Amino acid sequence: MPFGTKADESSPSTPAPGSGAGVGKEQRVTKQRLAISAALDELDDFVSTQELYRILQNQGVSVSLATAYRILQSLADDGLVDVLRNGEGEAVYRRCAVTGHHHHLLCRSCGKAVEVEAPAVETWAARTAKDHGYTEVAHTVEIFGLCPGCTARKAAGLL
Amino acid sequence: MPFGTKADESSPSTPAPGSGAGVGKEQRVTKQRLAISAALDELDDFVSTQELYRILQNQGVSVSLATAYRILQSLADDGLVDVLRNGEGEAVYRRCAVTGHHHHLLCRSCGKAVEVEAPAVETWAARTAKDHGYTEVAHTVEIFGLCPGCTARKAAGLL
DNA sequence: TTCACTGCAAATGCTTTGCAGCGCC
DNA sequence: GGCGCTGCAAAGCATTTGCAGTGAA
Repeated sequence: MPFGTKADESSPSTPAPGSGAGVGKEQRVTKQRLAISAALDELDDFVSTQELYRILQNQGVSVSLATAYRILQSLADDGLVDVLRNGEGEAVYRRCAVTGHHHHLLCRSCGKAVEVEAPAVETWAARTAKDHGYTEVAHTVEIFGLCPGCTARKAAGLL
Repeated sequence: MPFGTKADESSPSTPAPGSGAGVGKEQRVTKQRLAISAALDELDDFVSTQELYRILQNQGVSVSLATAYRILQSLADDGLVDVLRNGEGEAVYRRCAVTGHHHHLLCRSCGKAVEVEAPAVETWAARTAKDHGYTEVAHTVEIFGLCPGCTARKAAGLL
């Protein structure tokens, strides 16, 4: 099974926390989980697990690296944060303001991200897949570039 | 170049053997390089370095894993093969029939790939980036799904 | 009290690199 | 014959996992 296994980004059914009617996997509210969640709230950009770990350390919050991996993965599984792979294949996380299906415009220099919607792309993807007989389609669309700030910085020779 | 170039700060300290003028990096035609190139020619789908390494071994071709990594990277740098990251963040390679900029439609079950062009997406990406003041834009667009064959197989309960 | 969560450290698995010998030009 | 290319093995890294102690419910 080559790839794509979890290339899907659709998460139509939120586990509905609270009323443990379904899955039943309850999460305990711990200091570490809150710390990571809070850190993500303050961050506007995507961060890798390693980066988040360092950030927490600088804040004086003590969280084990392994735990950071576990919590981030857990949050991602629950759809509480967005995950995507940067150019190096590292998993990066971010709490997104926009809910539902959307894509990103990332600065390759500073990591700044902007959420964008792409209705035209959605239809194109669906149509293309259909034309080729593909079903159960999912897709990834990410745009990389230099944000206004970094563009200016580069023009000024500071980059 | 389908991907966001090298997002990292490259390696400015490259010793640049010889004169820094022009490309200068000549490639020697070796048995291993030919073997890998040939293997890629026969493959219709994306393969990771590890997979290609195993394929070569099964064919009785002896190529070191480290060499496979080096050659694949070299081919990718020269634009002779396409590189992209699968859902797991692994780098996967493929010799593409279509030259120039294009995207892929991949089967998440068997790995079968189809090249597709997306003029509408190109313009959308360029326009979106411009609207947000981003420059030097690159983008990734990949579609994952079940190819006709796998769809049928699944419908027949064989998957 | 109970059991999920943590931390620590060892383990994994992919990828890169140092170095000496080999083979293409 | 020179120098890039290979192979081998060790090194490097990010990420995962086993296990026992800790703390939330």
